[in-house]
Amino acid sequence: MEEFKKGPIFTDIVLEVFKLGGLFVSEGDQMGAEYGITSARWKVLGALSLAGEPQTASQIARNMGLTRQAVQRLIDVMYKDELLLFHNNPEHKRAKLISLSEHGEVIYAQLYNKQLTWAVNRSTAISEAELETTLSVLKRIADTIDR
Amino acid sequence: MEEFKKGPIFTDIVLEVFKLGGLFVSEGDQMGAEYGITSARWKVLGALSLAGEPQTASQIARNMGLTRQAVQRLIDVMYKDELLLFHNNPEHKRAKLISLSEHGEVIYAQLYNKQLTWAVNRSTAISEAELETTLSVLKRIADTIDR
DNA sequence: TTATTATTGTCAACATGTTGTCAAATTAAT
DNA sequence: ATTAATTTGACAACATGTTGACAATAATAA
Repeated sequence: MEEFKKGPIFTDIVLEVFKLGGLFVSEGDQMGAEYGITSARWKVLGALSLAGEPQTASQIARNMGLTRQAVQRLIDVMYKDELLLFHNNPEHKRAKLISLSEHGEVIYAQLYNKQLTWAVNRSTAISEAELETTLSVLKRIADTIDR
Repeated sequence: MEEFKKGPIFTDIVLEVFKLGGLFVSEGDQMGAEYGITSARWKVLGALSLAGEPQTASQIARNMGLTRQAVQRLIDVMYKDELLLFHNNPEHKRAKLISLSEHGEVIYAQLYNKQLTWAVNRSTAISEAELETTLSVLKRIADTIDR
């Protein structure tokens, strides 16, 4: 009955997500600049840290919602920058396992703290309940789309 | 006191916004494909339609939260595709005014309907109140960042 | 076991976004 | 009115994402 009212709100959320995405990338780039890290590379560090064990490029890509080609390119430059380590994968001859180097671990830890402070500051004007609702809604939307 | 609990939720929202942004771009590309329109070009059509009167590239960029260079490139290809019209700007010798062509208007109207149906379908599992809260929170976050 | 299917790395082409730089045009200050 | 600052378009270099195609590897079916 009232379904037609939700469409336009949903549309506005889509536009806001686009705009916020750009802003977050920009903020992340600024926060990472002092460590020579961009938002994209930060995400790779985060994916590896979260996983807790070495991952293949394809696994990282799936967890991040990106293509393996995009992730592979990031990994190659991050390896050159000595943020990552490569390991032979006994399960697969070609698919190397990737982990954080010590340098990568240190940088990620510093970024994590910096980001947490940033996140707390950004959320002062918003209640915890509102944040929970927002996160829940965004996740449900992503689930209905999923590819 | 409880501020520290909000940081991690906020962080998760950031990650979810990144993932959703990618999914929305992909969905938009699919919806626009039959009209030869990508998500990026769609946004330009939307900005012009919303404005209601001819805009300069810089104005469109500001409304979309992008750089004028990014928008300019989109405009150039969209002009070649006859989606847009250029007009002399009595206020500025170099900054041409841009509007939708008839073809652009027609395509945008068709996309609008298609997108509305899509939005309604995507939001069936979510209450109107939740959508309102989400939109409000995202907007407030964007406001605290704004550049 | 063998044939088929799916996953992976790699390479290439392209789309879309950024920053930086420059000169022209406009606006604001003095 | 002249000067200084801002805005704009244009061009270039680069970062980050996509899709498509190919061969090598691994997993599944027959």
